[in-house]
Formats: sequence, structure tokens, C-alpha cells
Amino acid sequence: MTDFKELVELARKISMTTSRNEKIELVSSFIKELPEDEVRHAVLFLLGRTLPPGDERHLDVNWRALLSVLKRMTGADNEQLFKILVQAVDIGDGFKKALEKFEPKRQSFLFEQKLTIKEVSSYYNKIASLRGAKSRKYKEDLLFSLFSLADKDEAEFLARNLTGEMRIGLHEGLMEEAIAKAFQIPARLVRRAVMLRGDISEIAVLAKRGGAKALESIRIEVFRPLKPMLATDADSIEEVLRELKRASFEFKLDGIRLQMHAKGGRIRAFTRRLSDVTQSLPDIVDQFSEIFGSREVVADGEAIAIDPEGRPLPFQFVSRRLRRKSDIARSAKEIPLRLFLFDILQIDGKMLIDEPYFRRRKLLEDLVDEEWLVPARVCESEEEASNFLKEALDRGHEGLIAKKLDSIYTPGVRGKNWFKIKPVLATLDLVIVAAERGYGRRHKWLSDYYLAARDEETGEFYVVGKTFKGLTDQEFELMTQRLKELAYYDDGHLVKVKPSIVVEVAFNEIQKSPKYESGLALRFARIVSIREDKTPEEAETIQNLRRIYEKQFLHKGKI
DNA sequence: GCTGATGCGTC
DNA sequence: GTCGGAC
DNA sequence: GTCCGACGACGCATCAGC
Repeated sequence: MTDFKELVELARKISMTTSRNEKIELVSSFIKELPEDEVRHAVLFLLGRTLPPGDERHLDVNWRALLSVLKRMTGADNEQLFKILVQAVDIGDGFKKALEKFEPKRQSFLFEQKLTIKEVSSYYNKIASLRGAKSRKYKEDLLFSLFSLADKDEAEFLARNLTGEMRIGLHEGLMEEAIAKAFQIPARLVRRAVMLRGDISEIAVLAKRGGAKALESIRIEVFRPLKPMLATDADSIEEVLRELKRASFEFKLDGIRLQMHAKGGRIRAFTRRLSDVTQSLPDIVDQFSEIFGSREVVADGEAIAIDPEGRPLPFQFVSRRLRRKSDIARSAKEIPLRLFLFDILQIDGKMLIDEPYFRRRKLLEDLVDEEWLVPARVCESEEEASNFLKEALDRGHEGLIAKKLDSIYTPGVRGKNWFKIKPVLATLDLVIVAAERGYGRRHKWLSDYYLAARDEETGEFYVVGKTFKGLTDQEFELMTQRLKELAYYDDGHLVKVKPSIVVEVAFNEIQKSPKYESGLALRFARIVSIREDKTPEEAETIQNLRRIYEKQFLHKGKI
């Protein structure tokens, strides 16, 4: 039984170095020595996860629950804790600082207990299993008990782990290399195994138990989702064609990525992060059954919402279907989804991911009626591809995905074989009216900015979204200074400022907002420049935003 | 039974 | 999802 | 080229509190 303390110490060392090689070495020598039944949890915990993927339960514990436990332990009031947390680098640091400042109350145990890796995992299990009335309280009781067994450093680790933000500069990429190094397996092989299984903690165990041989024997299994292949951003069609010369361009649909599995008449649908959403999507299941009957198949596609004329609806509609458990039949009728396939990964036991794209696509076209396929066209000239892009946009879609014709399907990889091309939209000049202090590496700065549009009738500013993207570190530094000078309210976290600074903001879509008074919100807002030349009075108006919102429906459907 | 807070997962 | 920073 | 860490919008389910 390995002490939890050792894992905490390892995490500390990992966070101390920025060298990737050093991180890999640290993790690798640690997991090499670990008993087989602890490897899985150690890997998960280091990556900021609690339960293994595939476990349908969740802890339902996050920073609010943690705060409540912290209150119980320290006896401090909200104000005292807020003061500490606001100055902390992140929640883990805040926990540690609060426990240092106030001598914590702890649950007393009958026997002296020491936290082990397995003990923590067992607590997580119990917390995840609790449901129903008063379960929040019982979860907090368990957390109190868990934190009672932890010293300050362990508490810091736990707080980070439970919020999923370890911030030690270690994710799956380096973990794969660490596993490879620990068990002397080529990194390539580890990576491939993780892709096919979608669960790195399981691969770590397999690697320890069976080495390279065990990983080599891994195949796609129906009903076990693999990671979907991803696309790299491209600025233009020209850039893509320079890279690929000739490529297949497919419509990029704005819906949910679905990996469909079928065998013996049973059908399952998995999302991009491999959760099973079959239950919410009976219409998609029917469609897949119509397409493939009871054949054994694994296919990749996108589901979008469509109006009676077959035009795509905005993403917001699709998301209403997604995790629904109640009134499923009714909502399926209100917002019908339609599946569009673009890849096939396995059929009748034959794995296809190592076949080149053009063969997989050809096979798909032979097997499936065109109406179920994402429209695709092979282009080698910019003009041809541009026309196809225009067609996609005219039909209300997001853009194009360009695919290298002879590329294999590399699950989980965002590489140079698939590119996404989204058109650049006009930007908006908006006013910063408030800001929030950042966390982690941004904790000294005002990092998240409230963006507002002006009401041309009243002159008031209305928030239409927040963004933390687009500025360089240096610009954050300067912006923080400027905003502090404009502040008329500052509680340590939220800073409200006099409308003065105008920024040019890019976005992908304007959505209806239930949260903002303006009724509108920007999707994927990011700052592209600071408009030193503009005054707030010259900024975008809320009236114009409404017009832009309506214009989006020129190509999109409405119910 | 309703409402708001919280957590989670999609993009 | 999207961006900048760091290796 | 690749990985990592900053965090955005929504909508659903679940639970607490009235």
C-alpha cells in the first residue's frame, strides 16, 4: 500500500520543473515501482481525474462543496475565507493557506489512519455512489472525513484533484511517454493503445502487466469507444492546399460528434469525450439502424438539428437534446436530429483505421445512401474549394474540414491530416465594463473581461459575454494596470470599471442568452486588438447585435 | 411543487 | 471550443 | 510541432430550501 503522501510529493516535484523530460522521468520512475492495483489510480489522480472514464457516476463535488468543507474545518466565516481564497493562486493553494491560518478541526477516528492511494480512491467511490435526498450533505461528510486524514499538502492535492485542475504541467501526452519509459515500450505503441482504448489509466495497467505484447494485441472493440480523430485549425483554403496539394473537403456541421457502434441489432452512440448518450437519442439510433441494419460496424459522424425544410438549426437547439433524460420522445419530435456520417472505422470485425481515407470514404459511399453522408468533394484548386466552402456556408454550415486523401485514421490526434476551415467573421468593437482576477499563472492579473455593447437609445452598456483570450502576457500586465485605474468597485475578485477601453472582438456566433440582461451572448469571443483609437461612444450597439443575430437565420433554420 | 444553486459535459 | 506560452 | 493551461457560452439533471 503506497502512501498518498508519496503521490503528493511526486506532484510537487513535477510542478517544480518545466522540463518535459524531467517530468516524464519523475512519473516513470514512480509508476514503475507501484503495485499493479495502484497504478490506475495514481495515473488518474495525477491527471486531475477521480474516477476512471467509462464510470457513468460522478462525484458531484466541486469548489462550492470544497468551500463548505473548508468552512467546517476552519470554523472561519465566508468573509475570512473569501479573503484568503481571493489572494491564493488557485483553490489548492487557498485550501493550504486557510488550513495554515486556522487550526483545523478534524474528525477523530477510532484508529490511527494514514491516507493511502487506495484509501483516497475508496473515498471517491463512496462519494460517487451517493445519490438522492441529503446526498449533498453526506458527500460533504465524507469529504470532511477525507480531509481530516490529510495534512496541508495532501489537502492541497485533493482540492486540485477534485476540481480537476492539477496545474502541474502534466497531461496525457507526457503521461503516455512516462508509461512508455517505465515499462520499456515504444511511445508510439502506448499512444496507439490509448487511442484505441480511450483510457490511459487502463493502458498503464496493461503495460505494467503485459508489456508491449499486451498493448500490441489491442483491437477496436464494438461498444468500447475510441478517441475521435481531430482537425487542426487552418487560416485558409490556400494554406491547406499548399500543405496537401489535393484534398477531400467535407462540410463542417455544427452539431455533436457521434461515434456510432452497432452489433447484433444493438446500437450505442458515444460523444467526443466517450460518454454514452444513446438514451437521449432514440431518433439517431433509428437512423443508424436504418442505415446498417444489424451489421457490426463502428462509424464516425456528426448529428445536427434540422428544421422541416432540412436547414440546420443553431447549436443551442442540438444541445437541448444532448443529455436529456425526461420527455425524450417529445423533445425528439420538437427538435429532430439527423446523423451525417463521414468515416467508418470497423465493419464485420475488420478494423479500417489503418486504411487510407479515400478507401474508407469509398467504402462508406458503397455501403450507405448519400443522404446519410456529410457532403464531400475532392479539390485541388483554390477556386473549386472556395466554391464548395461558399456552398457549405450558404446551406447554413460552419465551414469545411479538409482531409488528406491517403491518411490513416489516427484516433485522438489533432494532426496535419485533417484541417478545419472556418470563415473569418466581421469583428465587433466592444467596451470592457468589468474584469475578474485570474487563477494559476494569471493570478496576478485581471484576466477575464466583461464585454459590453451600447444601447443607442439610453447610452447604457449591456454585457454580451466575457473573454480571457487574445492578449499576450505583456498586454495582460498593461491592461490590468489600466483597468485598476478605472475601477469603481473591487472586492478582490470582481473589478467593475468605468467604460473606457474598447477592444475588437472576434466571435463565431451570437446566441440567445438566458443569463445576460441584453438577451444576447457571443460564442467563442476573443480579443483581436485593443482599439486605442475608439471611444466607448463609438462602440458597437446592442441594436446592431440584434440585427446580426437575426441575419444568422438567413441560412439557418428556425422553429 | 417551484426556484435557484451547483455540477457536468457539449461546443 | 480558442488563444498564447513553453518546450 | 506538440503540449499545456488559461477560461468562454449554453442546457440538462439533481438537490436544497422554501
